[in-house]
Amino acid sequence: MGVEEKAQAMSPQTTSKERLRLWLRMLRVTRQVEAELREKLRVQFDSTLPRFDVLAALYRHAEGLKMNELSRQLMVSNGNVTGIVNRLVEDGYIDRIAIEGDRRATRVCLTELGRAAFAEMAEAHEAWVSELFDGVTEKDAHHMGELLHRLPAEPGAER
Amino acid sequence: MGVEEKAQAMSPQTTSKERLRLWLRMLRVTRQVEAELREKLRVQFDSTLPRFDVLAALYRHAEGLKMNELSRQLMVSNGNVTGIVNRLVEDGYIDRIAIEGDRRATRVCLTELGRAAFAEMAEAHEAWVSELFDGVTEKDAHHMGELLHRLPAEPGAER
DNA sequence: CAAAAATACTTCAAGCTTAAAATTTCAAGC
DNA sequence: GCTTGAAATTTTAAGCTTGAAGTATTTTTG
Repeated sequence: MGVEEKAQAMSPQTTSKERLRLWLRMLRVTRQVEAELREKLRVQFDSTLPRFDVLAALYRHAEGLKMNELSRQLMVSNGNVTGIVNRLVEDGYIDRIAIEGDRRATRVCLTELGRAAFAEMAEAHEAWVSELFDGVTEKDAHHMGELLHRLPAEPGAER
Repeated sequence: MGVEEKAQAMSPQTTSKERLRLWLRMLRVTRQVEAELREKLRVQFDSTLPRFDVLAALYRHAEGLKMNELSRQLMVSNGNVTGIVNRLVEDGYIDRIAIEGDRRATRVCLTELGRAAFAEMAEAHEAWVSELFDGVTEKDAHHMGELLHRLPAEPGAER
């Protein structure tokens, strides 16, 4: 019945094409999910994905993060973080705090306002994702997580 | 031996958290792969991912595409495509061609130069992806493709 | 300790991205 | 045929993103 009952060994060319197809599919899905999350964040909270990402990172680190660490965690450039942080500071969501003994660096911390705002957004965000991933069972999620381990940027990937 | 031998039913809260974790992991991997591809495209071809995407779409449609269709295929806004196309036209990679009987629309086509340039990039691109997806077997790719079908932006996903 | 290198960060120029407004052209309805 | 509305595209303003250059500070090293 199935198209490929036997696990027939494939040529390297076929493997390569197959992997490319998988990548394009991953990219497509990721973009679509991102687009929907961005839209909801915009409409319901007048916010953006990058801002959400920064707030999320700071929420997980109550003691704050250096610009440096923030940039590494989010996998975006240093200069990029500067801009987003500037705007969040203007809005009163985060503070820049001087670091004792190193005048080059600053620590960035959520304000009370920022913490409260994020908590609200995070709850909605989790619900949105869960809804978008409606067709994904526990088992699927687990299996897919395993597969993702074989790709770059995952702990355990041999790169 | 396994941590979860039994497929124990989980609470909705757990499901939600599990899906969120999966999404974050997907996002992380996708960003990492994109970053590596962008870097290679930049260094080896002095190009960018968006440009590559536009060329790829046009390569698959020798007869050309309307701005409209291009924007839908790439899942980016109309105005966005205008900018990228402008730059590609300046570089002589693509042409804007008037459409018979509708002076609003234009058809965008690869030039010979563009076609040749893309062919070269596409070959390298496929090899890069295959290398990044080194740990992914045929079976994995197939299975993961199935799982992705349950997510938005995939034909077959019930949305 | 002074010079050189490394670190933390910001600024800059260019390009990408979006949503919304504006423009031009076409299609329908009256 | 005029007008109204729809369609295709571009423009605009704001924000995101990068890589590279610039600034300030700290650390290393000769």
